[in-house]
Formats: sequence, structure tokens, C-alpha cells
Amino acid sequence: MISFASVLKFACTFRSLSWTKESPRNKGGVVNPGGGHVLLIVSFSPLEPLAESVLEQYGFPAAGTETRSYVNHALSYDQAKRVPRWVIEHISKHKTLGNADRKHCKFKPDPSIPVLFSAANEDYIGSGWSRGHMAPAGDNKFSLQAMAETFYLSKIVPQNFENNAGFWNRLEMYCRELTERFEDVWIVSGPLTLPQTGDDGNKRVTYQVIGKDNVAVPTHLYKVILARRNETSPEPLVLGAFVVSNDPISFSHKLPEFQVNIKDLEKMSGLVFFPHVDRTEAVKDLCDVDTCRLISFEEFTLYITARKVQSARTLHRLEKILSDLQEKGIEPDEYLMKLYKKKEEELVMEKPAEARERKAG
DNA sequence: CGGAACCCAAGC
DNA sequence: GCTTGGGTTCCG
Repeated sequence: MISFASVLKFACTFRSLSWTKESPRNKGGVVNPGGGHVLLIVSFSPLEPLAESVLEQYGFPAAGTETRSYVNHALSYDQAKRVPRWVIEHISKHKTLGNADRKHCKFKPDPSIPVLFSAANEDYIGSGWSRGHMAPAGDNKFSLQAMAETFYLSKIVPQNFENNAGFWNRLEMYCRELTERFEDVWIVSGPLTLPQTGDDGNKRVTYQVIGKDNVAVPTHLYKVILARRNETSPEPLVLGAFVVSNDPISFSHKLPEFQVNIKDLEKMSGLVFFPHVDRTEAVKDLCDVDTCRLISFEEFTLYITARKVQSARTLHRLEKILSDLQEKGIEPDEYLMKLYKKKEEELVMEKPAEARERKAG
């Protein structure tokens, strides 16, 4: 349908009134220093109908969902919920190796997010929810800046403490483990607020909000994993999608319990994942090609105990770490005992130096 | 690895 | 005085 007026003219007459040089109302405003009358004649070509141009004259609402890029991540932000909609990262073996240490990082508002739409640390502290990375710090040991950027609150969601330190943490470990078998791994993570059926049989979306900024607490978290064996391999890409409730999840639960069809997740989230992947071609299921096995309670406990041993500062603390482990009914393996003996020697050696340091300070 | 809470010196 | 940043210590 062609518009009824492909060429339209109108004229307006202004008296000088307040339209002075000192107070132009906007950059398109009429400046009429001489006073008197102003004649405006505006023509529109058929390709630029008046309706469209006028409609957009003062701009369309800005949702702030545009993609934001960082050293090793990109994200789309939800300005109303104060959490990301999605965060994408690419990891490879070398990125997970390095010396970047999270002790040098701090959670802080993303400087690129307008304050009006940003979460603050105070929203989380004392809220009963932890600050959960949608881009793991541990995936970015190759670059302190990349790691520091994962602590921006634009990539953080309110997450159950036990879920964050437990099941979700082990899922992130599994993703890193994938880089041992796949040269390139892309991961999209984000929050969901899913509808739940109430006692009356009706479905509703309800979620808690925390802090003065009303940061939305997700009911669930999702993770989509795309893995490529190597750049030249003829082997099809490998894809897996998972949805995990934002609650404590015990070791008895296995990862495949949380796998979902990618299309179902897309319907839930309103997002299309990896749109450049041709799904008419063979794309394999991650859990068919790989293990989809998270580390066990014993493996997990030995791992975090090893980390604790390496960060011990006193012999007393070192001994307690080991006794706590045995209290859980787990015997240290050879690797852990090797770390233990090494740390023990270090602390015995450093003890005099440490005393001198304290005296000097 | 994933977190929180605490202390203390530096700086305004 | 107060806040801020860095470091330490604690837990799962």
C-alpha cells in the first residue's frame, strides 16, 4: 500500500516568543534571531514516508540489550532485572592455565552499565544469596584483566550459596575439563525465571528481588556448551544444553538429569544459541560424545583440600585441613600428601622470617 | 574451585 | 572522622 501523501508540505508560523538564540530547545530547533515569521517546508520522498520519520523523531525506547564485549567475554544485559541475559565465553586449554589469581579481583559494578540500571554489591551482601559468575573466574587464568572483568556485576546473578560452590562449580570444572579433549569450547550461561504451576493450576512467573536495586533472583540457570575437536577436524560440532534450578543440588544428582533440548531452552529463554551453527548438518549430543560426568564427592573434596593446603599460612592451619579431611572419611591421596609435605617444609622454613616480619611491622 | 567476613593501613 | 582497597582467614 502506498501512503496517501507521498509528498507532503506544511507550513507553520512562529512568533518570536521564547525562541531566542539563548534558548534553542533542541538541536533541531528553529533559531530565529530576527524574530518575525518562520516558514518550514518539509518534503518527504516516497522512500521515507512521513509516518516513519515522525514516529522515530525523538527516538525509540532503548532496552540496553546490545552486545557488550570484554577481553574474553561478551554479554547482553537486562536493565530491568539487573542481571545478564546471556554471557558467552570461549575457552581453550591455555586460557585455563596461568597465574591470574582471583584474590586480586573484586566484585564491582560494570563501569559501562548506567548506574540507574546497575546492581551494587550492597544488593547482594546479607541478602542470603551469593554473587554467582555467569563467566567463571577460573576460566581466565591466562589474563588478570579478563578475570577481573568476570567480577563485574553485569555478569553476576544472585545464586544459592551451595549451588554456586557445589553443583554449578563442578559443572564449570567439567567445562574446563572439556578443553583437554576439545581444542575450542564456547559456553553461553545465564539466568532464567521460569513459570511454575500454582495450587490453583495456573502458571505464574514469580521471583525474589534483592537490595534497593531489586536485583532479580533467577529460579534456574542455564548453560549451553558447544565444543569443536579442532579447527580442521571433519568431526561434527558437539552441543549440550542444561538447565539447573537455583537450589542446592546434591552429589547424588548426575549432570544428564539436567540436560534439555536446545529448542526447549530457546523457547524458555527467548534466545537463539549459536545461530551460525547449521543444525541441519550433523551436530552431536555432548553427552553421547563425551562423559557429562561431574567429579565425585571424594574427587571434589580432595581437589578443594589441595587448594587449601597450598594456601595455608600456618602449621596449625595446615594440620587442621588434613584432620578435617579425615573427619569426612576421606584419606589423602599421594598427590595431596606430596603437596602437604611441601607446604609443611615451606612453613617450617618461613616461620622465623614470618616472626621477623611481624616484629618489624 | 566457588564464595563471605574480617582486619587494618592508606587516604581524603 | 569516614570510606576504600588489599590482604588474611574462614567455609563448602
